[in-house]
Amino acid sequence: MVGSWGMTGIEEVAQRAGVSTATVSRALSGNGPVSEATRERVQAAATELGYVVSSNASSLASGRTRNVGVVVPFLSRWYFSSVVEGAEAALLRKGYDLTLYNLSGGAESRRSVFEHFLLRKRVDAVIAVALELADDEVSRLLALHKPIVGIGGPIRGVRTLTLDDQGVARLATEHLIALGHTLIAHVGASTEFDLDFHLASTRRRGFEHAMHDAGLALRDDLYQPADFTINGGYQAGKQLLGRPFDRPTAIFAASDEMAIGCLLAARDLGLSVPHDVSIVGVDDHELADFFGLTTVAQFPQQQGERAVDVLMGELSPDAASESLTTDLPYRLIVRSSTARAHPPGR
Amino acid sequence: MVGSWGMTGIEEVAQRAGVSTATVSRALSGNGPVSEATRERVQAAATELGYVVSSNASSLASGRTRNVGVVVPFLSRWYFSSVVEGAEAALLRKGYDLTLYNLSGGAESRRSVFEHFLLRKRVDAVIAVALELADDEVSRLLALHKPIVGIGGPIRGVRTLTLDDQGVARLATEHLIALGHTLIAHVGASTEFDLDFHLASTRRRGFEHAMHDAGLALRDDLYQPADFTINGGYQAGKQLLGRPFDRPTAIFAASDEMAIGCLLAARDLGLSVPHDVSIVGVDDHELADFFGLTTVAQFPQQQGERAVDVLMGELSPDAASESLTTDLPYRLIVRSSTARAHPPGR
DNA sequence: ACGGAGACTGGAAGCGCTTGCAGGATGCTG
DNA sequence: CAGCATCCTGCAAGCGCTTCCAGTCTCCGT
Repeated sequence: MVGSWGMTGIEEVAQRAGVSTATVSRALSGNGPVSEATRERVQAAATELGYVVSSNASSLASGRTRNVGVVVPFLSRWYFSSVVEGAEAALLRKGYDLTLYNLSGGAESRRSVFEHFLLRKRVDAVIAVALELADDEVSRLLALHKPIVGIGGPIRGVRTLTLDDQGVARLATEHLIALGHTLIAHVGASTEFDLDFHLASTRRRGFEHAMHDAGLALRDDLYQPADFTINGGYQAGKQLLGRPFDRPTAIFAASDEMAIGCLLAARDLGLSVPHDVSIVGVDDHELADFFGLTTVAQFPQQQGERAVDVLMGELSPDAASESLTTDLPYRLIVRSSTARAHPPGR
Repeated sequence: MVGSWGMTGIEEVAQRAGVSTATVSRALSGNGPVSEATRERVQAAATELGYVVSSNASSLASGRTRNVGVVVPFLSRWYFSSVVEGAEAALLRKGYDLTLYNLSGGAESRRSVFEHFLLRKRVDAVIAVALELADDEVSRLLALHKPIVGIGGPIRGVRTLTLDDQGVARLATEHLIALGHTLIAHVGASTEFDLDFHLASTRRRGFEHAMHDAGLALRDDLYQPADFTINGGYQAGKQLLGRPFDRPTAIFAASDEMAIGCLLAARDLGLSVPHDVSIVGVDDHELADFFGLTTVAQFPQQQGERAVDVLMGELSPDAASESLTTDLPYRLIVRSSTARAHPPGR
C-alpha cells in the first residue's frame, strides 16, 4: 500500500520477493503449488507494493475474465434493481466484476448488445433476467462457451431459475378463497406486456386453475389488464371496484405495484380494505409492508445470488449441472389487506 | 455473421481481406489512415466472419479498456437506478461498457472495491454517484490516471456535477410562500443520513434562507427528520399534521418519497391535499405524477448521461476541462398537491 | 523530370500476465 | 542405497491485439 506510484507490475513483486514471475502468479492466484513460505513472501511483497493484477493481461493470458454480464430489460424497477443488487454482491464476494447491460433502449440497443458487446470476450458468462432470448442470441453465446443462466421465463437450452408463477398465483388465489371470497377479480398483464414476461399469462392461468378447482366461476368482467405499475393498478382497480353491482370482494393482482394501485383506488372510492375488499399482490415489494399488503413474496436479491451460485458451478470443472431449470422459493405473507369475506351487504 | 464458430481472430480477417493485421486493426478502430477501399474490404470481411475484437487483447495492447466503472451507494432506489440507466445508455452509444459497483454491502465491500476492483485496470474512468470519497480513495484513482467524475456532493479534486440543493430547496419553499403559506414545515434527513448525502443539510439551509428572506419565522417544531423513504415521510407527516394547534399549512419534503409519505399521512388524518395542507417534494419520482405531487424535478437519467459526456471529454486529448463543478438543471413542476393557503380556519 | 511530401501499408515488438514443460529437491519404497 | 514419485520453481512461449517505424507508392511543385 506504499506503491503510491500505481505502476507496479508482476515483475517488481517477483524481484522483491526473490522469485520468478511465474511463482508470483501462482501464489497470488492460487493456481498451482506454491510452498507456504513463498506464498507469504509474495503476498507481503504484493501488499507492500500495492500490486493489483491487470485484469486485461490476466484475462488475455488465461482466457478467464472474472467478469460476468448481467442483462436486464429495465433497471429502474424494484424487481430488476434488486436482482442486480443481489448478483452484484454475490459476484463481488467471489472477486468477480459485473458489467451491466440494460435493454430498455429498444431493439436497437438490444441488437448491439448481443452482436457486439457480449461477444468481445469481456465476460465469462451472462445472467439474463426476465428475458426471452431468441434462439440465435442463445446459440451465439453458447458458441463462445459462455455459460448463461436465466432468471425468469424458461429459455430454451439454458439453465434457468424460474419462479413457479402458476403456483404463486394459485397460492394467492387460494388464500382469498380460503377466506371465503367467491367474487374474485384478477388484475394481470396487458397482452403487449406478455411478450417479454410470460409470467403474466402464466399467473393468470394459476388464478384460473385455483378458481376452477374451488368450483368458482370465472367471469371475464372480473379480469382487468394493466401494465405492472401503481398507476395501471389504480385504473384497473377503479374499473373493478367502481361498478354498482357485483363488485368483487377480493382482488388478486399479479404484482404488488398493481395491488397497491388497487388499494389506493379502493380508498378513493370510499371502500375500506380489507373490510370491503381484500387485495393480494405478488412480490413483496419494498412498499408492500408500508401499505400492509398481503402478498406472495419472491426474493429478487436472493434470486440474483442464486444465479451467481449456479454460474460459479458451471464455470467450475464439476459441470454436473443438474436439471435445466430450478424452482425459486416464494411464500405467502399475510398482512392487513386481506380478511374474511363478509356476507354480501344490503 | 456466418462465422458460427466464434473463434475468429484478427488474423483471419486480415487474410480474408488480403491485408495485414495492422491494417485490419486500423480499419476497424478508425485509428490511423486507411484507404476507403481497404476499409470497406476489411469491414466486409469482418462482418462475414462475425469478427469482434477481443476487448482484453485490445485493452492490453492499447491501454484503453472502453469500460467505465460506476459506483453507487445503493441500486434499488429510484434515483440511483435512474442515474445508472442514463449512464448505461450513454455509454452503450459510445461503445463503452459499464461495470457496476454497489457499495451497499458496507465498509467491507467498499474497501475491496477501492483497493482491488477499481485498480485492476479494468476501467478507464469512474463515475461516482452521490458518494463522498475519501481523499485517499480519490488519489489512488487519480494516480492511475483514471478520470473520475462525481454526481452529487462535491468531491475534492474531482470534476463534479452537482445539483444546487440550496436553490432547489429555496425554489420549493418560495413556491409555497408565494401561495401565501406562512406556517411551513420541513421534512429533511436525519443526521446519520447526512453523512453520505450532504444534500440533506444543504436543502435544509435553502429552506431556511427562503423562509428568512420572506420574513417568516423558523420553528424547530416544524422540522422533522426522516430517512428518505415513503414510510419515513409518513411518520414525519403524522407528527407534523397530527398536532392540535399550529398545524402547518404546507410541507416541504426533501424528497418525493417523503413527500408522498406526508401526503398519505394527511389522507389518513382526514386532511385533504391541497385544501388543508400543501405538499411539495424534490425529485420528480416516477410516482410523483400519479400522486399529483408538486415537486422540484431533477433529472437523474440526464445526470447519468451528462456524467458520461464529461467523462468522454476528459478521455479525449482536448482536456480543456472547464470549472471543476457544473450545475445540474432542476425545475419546479406544479401539480395538484399545492394550492393557495386558506385564511386560518375557525 | 526530379525531389519531397503525404497517404497507405506491413513488419514486428511488445502490452502484463498465465501455464506447459522441465529441472532440482526432497522424501519414500523396496 | 538406488529408483521413483512428489512438490516447487523457473524458463519461455504465447494470449490477440495495437502501434511505432520504416518502406512503398502516388501526387505535386518547380
